[in-house]
Amino acid sequence: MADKQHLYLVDGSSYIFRAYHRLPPLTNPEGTPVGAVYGYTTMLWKLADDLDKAEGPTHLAVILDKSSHSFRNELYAEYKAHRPDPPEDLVPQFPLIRDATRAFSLPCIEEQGYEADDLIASYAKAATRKGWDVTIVSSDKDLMQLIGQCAEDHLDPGVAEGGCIDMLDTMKDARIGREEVIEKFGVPPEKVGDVLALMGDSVDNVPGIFGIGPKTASKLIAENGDLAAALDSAADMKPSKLRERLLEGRDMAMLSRELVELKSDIALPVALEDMKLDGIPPEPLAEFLTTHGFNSLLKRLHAGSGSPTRTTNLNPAKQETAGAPASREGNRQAPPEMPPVDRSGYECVQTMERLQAWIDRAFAARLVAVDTEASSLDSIQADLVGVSLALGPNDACYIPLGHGGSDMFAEKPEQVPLADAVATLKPLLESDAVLKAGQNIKYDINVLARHGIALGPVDDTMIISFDMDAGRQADGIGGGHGMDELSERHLGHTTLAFKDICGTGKKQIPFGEVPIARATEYAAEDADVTWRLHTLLKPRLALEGSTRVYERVDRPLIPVVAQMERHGIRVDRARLAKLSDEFATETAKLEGEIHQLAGQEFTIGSPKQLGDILFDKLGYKGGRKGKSGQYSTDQGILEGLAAQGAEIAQKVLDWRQLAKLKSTYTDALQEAINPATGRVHTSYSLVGAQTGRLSSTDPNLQNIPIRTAIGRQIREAFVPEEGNVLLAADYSQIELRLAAHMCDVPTLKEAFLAGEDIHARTAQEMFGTVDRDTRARAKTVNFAILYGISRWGLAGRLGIEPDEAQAIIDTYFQRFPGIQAYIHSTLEQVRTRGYSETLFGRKTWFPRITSTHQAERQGSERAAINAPIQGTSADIIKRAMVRMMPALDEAGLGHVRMLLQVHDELVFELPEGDVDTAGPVIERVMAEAALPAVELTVPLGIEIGHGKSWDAAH
DNA sequence: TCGTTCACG
DNA sequence: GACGTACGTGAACGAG
Repeated sequence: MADKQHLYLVDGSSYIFRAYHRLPPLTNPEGTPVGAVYGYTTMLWKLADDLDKAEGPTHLAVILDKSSHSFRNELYAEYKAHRPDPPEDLVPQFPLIRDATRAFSLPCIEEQGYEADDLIASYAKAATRKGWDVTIVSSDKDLMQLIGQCAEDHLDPGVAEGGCIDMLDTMKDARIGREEVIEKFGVPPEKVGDVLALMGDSVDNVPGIFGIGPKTASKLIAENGDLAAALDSAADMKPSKLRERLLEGRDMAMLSRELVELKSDIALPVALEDMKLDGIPPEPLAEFLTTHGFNSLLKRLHAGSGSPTRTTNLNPAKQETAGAPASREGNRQAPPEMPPVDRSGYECVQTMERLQAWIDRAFAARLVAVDTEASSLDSIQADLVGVSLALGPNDACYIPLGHGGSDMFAEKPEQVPLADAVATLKPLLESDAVLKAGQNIKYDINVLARHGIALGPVDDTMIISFDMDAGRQADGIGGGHGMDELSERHLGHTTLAFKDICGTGKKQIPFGEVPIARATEYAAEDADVTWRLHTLLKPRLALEGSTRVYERVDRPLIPVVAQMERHGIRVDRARLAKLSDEFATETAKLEGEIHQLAGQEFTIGSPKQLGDILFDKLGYKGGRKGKSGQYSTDQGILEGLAAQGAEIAQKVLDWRQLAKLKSTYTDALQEAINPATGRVHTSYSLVGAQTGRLSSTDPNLQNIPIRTAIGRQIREAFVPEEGNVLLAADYSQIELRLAAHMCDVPTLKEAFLAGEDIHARTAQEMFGTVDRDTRARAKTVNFAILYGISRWGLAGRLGIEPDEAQAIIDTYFQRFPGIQAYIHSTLEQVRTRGYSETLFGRKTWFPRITSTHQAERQGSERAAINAPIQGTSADIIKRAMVRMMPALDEAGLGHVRMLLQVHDELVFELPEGDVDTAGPVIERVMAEAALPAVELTVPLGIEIGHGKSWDAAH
């Protein structure tokens, strides 16, 4: 069981008023008053710093009032009507409260039409129903109604004991519980609303009953039980002033009761789980503190001690290097005081006693590097062969578990029995108190999942490297984040290569057949190197400004993606086989016809042979030789020939389409079906695309055909289990929407806000008229913008002259002001800093932007223009993925399975009957995925569909 | 191993 | 005057 969760809800609005009156009128370097902001900042600091304390928060959020108008004004126009305007030098501090909250990377929640109190009530109730404790940081007496224990009959399913709500007044440093409420009001918390209804509240202009103050009110409620009874009791009273007032004021009291009632069933704009407090990225905080001249806090932040930031639980002292700017070219650096890798000291663990000793040490260390060896690169069907652990440089072991066995005559090495080892390792590998560091740890998560181990919490050196250094090596072979490369680059150490241990090709042996002494050298080294890389790279995250994207986006995504891979998706083998047959028949027929037309047999699949036939032998015009000296025969060329009436060109196009579909999809997908699960399990790479997108391999399920009717048949073979459906949810035009927001283009934003067809609107703006042709041209131009435009590229796409294309580009920039400025500033930033950034702080490096080679440089420029947009889109869907299962769980839909991600689409499998409940949850999570970190000025549109196949779900 | 082609967003 | 022209991917295939 996880430790008890404790949610802190900070009533930000009420705090700021009190802070204002208590603190001196400080101003920041720009002269803006910031006294109240300073007070607020120190309070958040203190709260976040209590993370490790017994009563401290595990989750924290700030709740603010959105505006002064709420549903209570509908009930009573006078509500809060007589409030004086806030002091002049407090007004500019309100928005800074949000900045301060964001600087702490904490969620900041406000909702139109509701007051902070209602949101607090809703969150507090929801949390206690889950068994979480709640502390409301406020001193507002209205909130005292909420204090107490969650009643048993209100608990969420599966929760044994309800949570408890109390309040914390940080200014008086006082906890307010049930006793304190009784002391103050003379009644328990649940009766506070009744007392308030009688006495009224002059600050909020809640009327109450004239002439009844707190004393009388609490006495009446205490004696009669509740408000209704207290009002009724007037009838039996002796004639008195009080009796008259009660009888006359009855309606006002009832209205007041409604006004003070807190609304506790508001749909929660941010999921409770997203309030998790686990390490506050220091750099946004440092930036905020610097901006406002909060130097004493800044000093504390840099000193490391007493700061609320915790990137990891190791190496807290490495802060001296914080001032050194990161090297632009890369990060070759002398390894710190770590001894060179020495494989001779690794231990091969062969007994329970030794295994237990390592586990005990790992618990004490609280950080262990883990690596699993298995029988296959496919983690879904790989059998566990061994586990290695590292606790420090050269302090590593290998635990062989599945060695020997294929050769019946060879002696099997002594090993801890697999089941025993698994049972013994499980508590360590699952312990919240021990961080597991791995290189591509998603693989290990999946291998271990087959043995009932839910590995976590985890850190991944590959992803840490990616988040800091994506694109940084211009010669990025293999992405540049593989362990061998990282070891070479950061440790100056060459690791043993897998092929040196197991060989390659036909002579390759399974890892389980490697003698255990040799296996220990290889496997323990991997754990050792991983430990070293983690120690070196993790603290660098903060210095590079990448903690936030790692901690908030990519790291939490690891187990989510691992789970998706394990789910897999069912494909209908018979259907694919039938398609394969049809495609085979058709290609054979086309092949004969093509050979006939060519007058000879040749390999149609060879562009070289095809080019020679078309342009030399048959003499068609339009031949274009590339740098390889070979004719190009790509789609565009062949379509050109077909338009000239070349029958053979059309037939080659048809042949190519069918051959492609057969070899890449219908044949390959059947091969990819896992015999154990009957499903296809792709592997996602979190470091595959420089922009932060995922990529999919073995098989690639992100390029299944959809654009043509014939290709779409393949999607019909992706099916749910009996009784289930597939549900597909897409972000509609997300990149254009993001471009509209990021470039701040008024026309485009309006169009999206109004729900218009964006390409039609573009056509209207550009060409003054909308028809099929202008809309299609506008669509092309819109994409051209996203991809970094050139007159020649656009001319090629639109089939016009470069001059005309340039005219269109000029018009576009003129009609949509903001785009050009975005391009300019993005390139400027990339040229000076070396990297581009998404709205969520993901960096992509472009070392070639300064290349003297023009084509190379221009290529980088186009990529740099696109990266923030494509990358922000990737960040958004990743955030949605992280929040998806908790949100579905919350709605009692934990059995819904998220199967696939295709850049702007998520595919789910669920029982047919749950579509109506799951759809809105999925839609909401996706639509709100940018919040609270980024507030977009355009809505994120979601299109959702379901059906008995992936095709039918669109 | 490289270049070409083409499937996707 | 030559580059070679849209951003990001992965897989299959032919050719050397």
